[in-house]
Amino acid sequence: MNAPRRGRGRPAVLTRERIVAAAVDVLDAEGLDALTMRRLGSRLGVAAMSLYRHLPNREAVLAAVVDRLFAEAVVDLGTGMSWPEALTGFAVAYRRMLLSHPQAVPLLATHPVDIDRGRELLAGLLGTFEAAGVTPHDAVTAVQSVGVYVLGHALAQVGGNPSLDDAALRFYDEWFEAGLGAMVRGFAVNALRGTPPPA
Amino acid sequence: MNAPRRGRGRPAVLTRERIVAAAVDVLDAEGLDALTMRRLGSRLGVAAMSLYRHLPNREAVLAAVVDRLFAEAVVDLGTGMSWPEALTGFAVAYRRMLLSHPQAVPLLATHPVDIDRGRELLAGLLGTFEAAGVTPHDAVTAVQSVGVYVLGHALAQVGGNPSLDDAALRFYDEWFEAGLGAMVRGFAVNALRGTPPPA
DNA sequence: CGTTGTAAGCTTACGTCGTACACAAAATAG
DNA sequence: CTATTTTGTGTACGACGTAAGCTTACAACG
Repeated sequence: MNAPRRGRGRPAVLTRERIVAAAVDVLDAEGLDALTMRRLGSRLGVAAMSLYRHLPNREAVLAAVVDRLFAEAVVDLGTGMSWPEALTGFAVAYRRMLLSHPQAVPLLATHPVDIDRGRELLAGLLGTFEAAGVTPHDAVTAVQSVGVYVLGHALAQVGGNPSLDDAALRFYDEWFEAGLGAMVRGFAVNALRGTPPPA
Repeated sequence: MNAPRRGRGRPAVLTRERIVAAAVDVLDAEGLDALTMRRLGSRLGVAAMSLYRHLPNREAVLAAVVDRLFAEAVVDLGTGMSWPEALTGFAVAYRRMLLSHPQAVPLLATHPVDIDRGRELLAGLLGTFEAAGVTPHDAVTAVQSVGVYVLGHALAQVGGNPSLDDAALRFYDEWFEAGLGAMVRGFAVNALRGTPPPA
């Protein structure tokens, strides 16, 4: 399963995977500002400069973290559902990931997932629309709109106070479902109408 | 109109207002990373440390910029409209501000507007809902949902490529209106139904 | 006028950041 | 054993935010 042994040189103690995993740990535990090259190195028992053998710079570390977290969000989205169900399921799974990595939310907001990678990860969801006869263009519009809503909502929830009491949590959950429901309903209405181009 | 002369000491060349205005200029021209205390000072013909006489730290500068930009977005929202019209108008005005300060979008995303200040600036819009018999709770839900969608959408548009061709701009505009329309329509459906609590 | 008090701006300095560059260490191939 | 190759390290530089103390430029008072 692991094969970092490629032949000649000094054996690698670091791997891209190990670095990214450690980066997620540091991010969750200490926040985005604490995710420095030195801190990440020390977490791995290694000097900061060693990381540059595996990733070109800090931006690349952040991009890799974004990719890993988004992939974590969209595994097992389930199949055999109508597109409104699948779309809602995606929103819920995405939100669950964001709330379980609250310190990552500002990062996800500022470093969008690579667009092709995003389409790849969401192929199943988009297929649900296609099976229902929705055009790819409209499907992408709906999925992106919902994604953008979920991220924006998590930003608002997490950006304010880091920790919230139960009442506040209920409030945000209610609000989330209200906005999500409104949007999905709105798209469904449009689809039933035969999707006239937006005026 | 201006009264920086308060009596005793050395006359002030700096004002909080002047600093914030310069900060917006630097942000628009060179981006968030370039908005450093030294750069801001040099823009004003002043040493970096001089800024600390007027604002406690860099975070306060950023917060002041956020406040100023959001206030810029919501002046003149118009009156005498139904709440769906007013809500759509708010979304359009907010989006216009974001797209005319693209470098500020990540800042707005990470530094939410102060909640009380936000309610104050949006009092007129919320009144439109009240006049139509919508509960304050539902009004806040709808306004925040739309705000979150607009910001998230601008993040997606601006975060990808900094400059876009006409086709891409049309694509984003279409997408924006589709998602916004869906959401407003969804809330309207709910309101007509008498606003049952979200399941 | 000179002196004094006070607010505003300046200089210097410290610790931290990302990272360029040259080097040391640890393995395999011959 | 030696040469080769890959990985990790040490040092150093410039830029950042900002703490502390100093200087400057005014108004008020004598």
